[in-house]
Amino acid sequence: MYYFLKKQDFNLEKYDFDIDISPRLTKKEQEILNLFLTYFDLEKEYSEFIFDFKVFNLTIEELKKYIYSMNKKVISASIYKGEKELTSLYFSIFNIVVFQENKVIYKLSEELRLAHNYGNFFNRFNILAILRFKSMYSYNLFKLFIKNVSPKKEFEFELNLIDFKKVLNIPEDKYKRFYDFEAKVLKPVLRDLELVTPHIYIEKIKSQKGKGSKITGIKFHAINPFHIEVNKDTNLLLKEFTDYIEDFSIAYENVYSYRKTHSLLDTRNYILQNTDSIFSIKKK
DNA sequence: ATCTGCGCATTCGACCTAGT
DNA sequence: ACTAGGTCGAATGCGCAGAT
Repeated sequence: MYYFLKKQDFNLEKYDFDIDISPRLTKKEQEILNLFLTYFDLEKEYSEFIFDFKVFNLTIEELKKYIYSMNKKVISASIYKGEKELTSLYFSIFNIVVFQENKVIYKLSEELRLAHNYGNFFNRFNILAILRFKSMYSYNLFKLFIKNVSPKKEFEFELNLIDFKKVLNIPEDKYKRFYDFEAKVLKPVLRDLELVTPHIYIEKIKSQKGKGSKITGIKFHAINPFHIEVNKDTNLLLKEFTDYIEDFSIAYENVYSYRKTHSLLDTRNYILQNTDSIFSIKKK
């Protein structure tokens, strides 16, 4: 199985998996790891950066101390099929770190460098991004995203708060107030996910309209850049034809779906020729 | 039609606690 | 002792519904 993870196309849909680093990195260690990942050159066996303690706000002794403590921490991963654990593996972050004059030369462990090759386990679940996550819960939501979402399409899905907690592996009785949940869980998680899945935004689902009503769920939207362009054009056209529009949501939907497969100019011509059917014309 | 009380959301900051 | 995660109190504001 291990060689299978390294070499073949890993099918995310078929397997379940867990990844963890233990003990958890401290905030400072996380910052330093991000530094190493930023300078990490996927193409080369060794990466390097010039150490400037002014820029990093860190002495070389401190850096060494943190690397030492990070080296005692282990990344573990398990692959499951259903309930059955097929493989578990343990590896560390660095293969070697060299301090030489003002340079830091380093080689990340084989498994992290494998993320460069398309299709293998480490690449498919984007281990380099996961290592940058600040919130411990981000990984769980990320897993849900990569298992359910095609990167080509825009998508949305809804989770009620109870299910959402289940996904994140948070006991139901934690974070009873929504604001606490939002501030301590939701916002940090979304900040992390922005690193890997651009253009995510959320909508709060309420039991009724208005401010004084309970939030029951979260709706996730992730949009690809194509959608942003289509959305922009759609709004532009709606503005131009605003006098003819009776129901904006229907108009938006019609224009949007046409613009998805046609150019802005074509869409405009289409509206000019089919104004009646696209918008319900205001009757006098 | 306007007033009033209630429930919940939204805040901020302070406190508590378990693990290094 | 320090950190990060988790909890809580109190102030404030909004919308709804029932009372006036």
